[in-house]
Amino acid sequence: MIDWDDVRYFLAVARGGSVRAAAGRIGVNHSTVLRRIAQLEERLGAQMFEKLPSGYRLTAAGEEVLELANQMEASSHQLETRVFGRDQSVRGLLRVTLAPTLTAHLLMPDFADFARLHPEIEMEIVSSGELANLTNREADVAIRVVYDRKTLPLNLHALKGPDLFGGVYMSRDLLAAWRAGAPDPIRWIVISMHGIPDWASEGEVRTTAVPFKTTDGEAQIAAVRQGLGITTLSCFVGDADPLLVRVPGSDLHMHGTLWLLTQGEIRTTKRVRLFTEFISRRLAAYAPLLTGLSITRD
Amino acid sequence: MIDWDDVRYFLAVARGGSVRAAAGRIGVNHSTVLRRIAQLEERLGAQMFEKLPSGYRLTAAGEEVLELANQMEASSHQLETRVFGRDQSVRGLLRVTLAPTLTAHLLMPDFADFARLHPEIEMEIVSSGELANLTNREADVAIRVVYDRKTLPLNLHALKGPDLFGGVYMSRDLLAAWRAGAPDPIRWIVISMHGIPDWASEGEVRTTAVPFKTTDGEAQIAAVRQGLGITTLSCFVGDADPLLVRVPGSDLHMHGTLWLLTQGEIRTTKRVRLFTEFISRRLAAYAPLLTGLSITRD
DNA sequence: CATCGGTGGTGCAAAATCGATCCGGCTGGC
DNA sequence: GCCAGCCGGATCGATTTTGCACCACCGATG
Repeated sequence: MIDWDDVRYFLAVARGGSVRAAAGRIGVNHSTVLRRIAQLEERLGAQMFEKLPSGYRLTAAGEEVLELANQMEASSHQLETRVFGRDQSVRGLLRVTLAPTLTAHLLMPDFADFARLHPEIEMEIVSSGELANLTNREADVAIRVVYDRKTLPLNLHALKGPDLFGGVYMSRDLLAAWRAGAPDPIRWIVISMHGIPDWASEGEVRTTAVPFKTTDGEAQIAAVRQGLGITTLSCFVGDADPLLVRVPGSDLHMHGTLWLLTQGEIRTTKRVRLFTEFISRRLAAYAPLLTGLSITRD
Repeated sequence: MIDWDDVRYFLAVARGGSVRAAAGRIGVNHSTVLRRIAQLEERLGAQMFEKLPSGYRLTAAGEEVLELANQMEASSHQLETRVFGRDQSVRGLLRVTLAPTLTAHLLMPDFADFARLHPEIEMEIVSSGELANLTNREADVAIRVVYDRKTLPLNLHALKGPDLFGGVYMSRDLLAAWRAGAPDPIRWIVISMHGIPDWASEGEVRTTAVPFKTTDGEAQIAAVRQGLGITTLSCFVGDADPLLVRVPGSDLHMHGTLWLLTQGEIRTTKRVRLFTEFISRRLAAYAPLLTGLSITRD
């Protein structure tokens, strides 16, 4: 009889492409993965991978096994989801995933309020760059900005929130200096992988052709606060920052709509219901800030 | 993350009804099962079993989990089946399941011939009382006696063999003694759990009302050879035994039809094809013996 | 009422597994 | 052309898991 847990290692290697990558995902030493794969292949009596110097690649047999291994994983996830969905106690873990910017510049105070309100709920904010997969139980609730509602995952329950607008911002000091006849050039501050959005205009100010690139949203904000130039920001970031003002003559642009996503069986959990009700009220209160109506255009 | 192999232990306990029964099935110490179930419950954060003095019984949560655990098992079995089905080498394991009587009194010489013909095939004859489940990969080939072809499992591939007839037998010596005016009473020899089949008649001989019961087919044959009385036997047993004769005036009765069963993906294996072709030829040659036509009625 | 076969549970020693580390080989970028 | 960063593989000591023996308990049975 094969060890079912070995199939989990098999999946990790098949996806990671190498033993070491798989070990990183699972969180074990790579030699463990090596041994478990060898054990699985021995018990099945067939090679699942070609052992190349560049990594492990699936053989034809491995490709066929992959399909069933995915089925096992799906059943395992459903199993966990079903057990978790029965959990009606208030104490326990609640994992929320959302974009880092939303966490840092808008919702962290609300998360703190919620945590104070329910001290027995253990909270985990999964706020990395990638989208966490609710079906895989990487998180219980997701707060997402969705541009086209047709792109919402069909298997998830979605609760609509306010629309999200963005604008073009610069530092208050830089605007004053520019009005006084700026000595320094004004540059576009962009995130490398994104570039300048097509909707953004410079408004009344003039920028040099030489952009200033950052890899990270926080670095971008820090740069614009330093008066390096102008950049596009969500209104809830730019309008809430006393050091920043909208670039005169620039327009707002709708980024998308906020959605609260939960998964079927997990949604029935008391913790999840408490959180979604709490945070959707807070989001509704933030609607003017999010849509850019909190301040009057100057 | 849960250990997927723990789900296998969960299934064994759910089916066995107790930790010790599950340990017996899996082939480990019962304390191991105890610890793995405790680990699973801890990681899931829910009780799967009520710990009664009489054993482990599923909780409501456990019932819900059982369904998904079965799915995982089904995927695991399909996975093994698919890998095994790719195996086109002649060397390796071949497991055959069939009724003990068929093994001992008819086919063992043929199995021996096959093993001599293919010395690199490791053979295993699974000839316990219960039907082995091909879908669970407990065996690769099954030889079954089927009374109604509608009862054949639909998911298996079935190859029809000869019909199987039975009759009423007694020892040659007893018949002679009875014809000479028997001093001893002639008894019905029956297997306890079966009783006297409704189709069987005593023929010309007279039996006492007191039956002789055995638990086991081999004991039944030994008893009739000892001249204890008359009994129903398959023709291939009774006709092939020089010590036995059919009871004068008794009739034959069709027991059913022999079928060679294999499972879809496993059927494509070279070993399985070699075996089914070999054994179906032998079965065809045995047709007169199996249908009771090998000897003329006296 | 004692016994016997079944249950779950618990220390402790042995065995199997795992993690850290080192090694050789490959590859791509400077 | 060299070096850094991957890769798989092997080794060895530490850690975890397992098996074994035992216990208490419960129910049926003689």
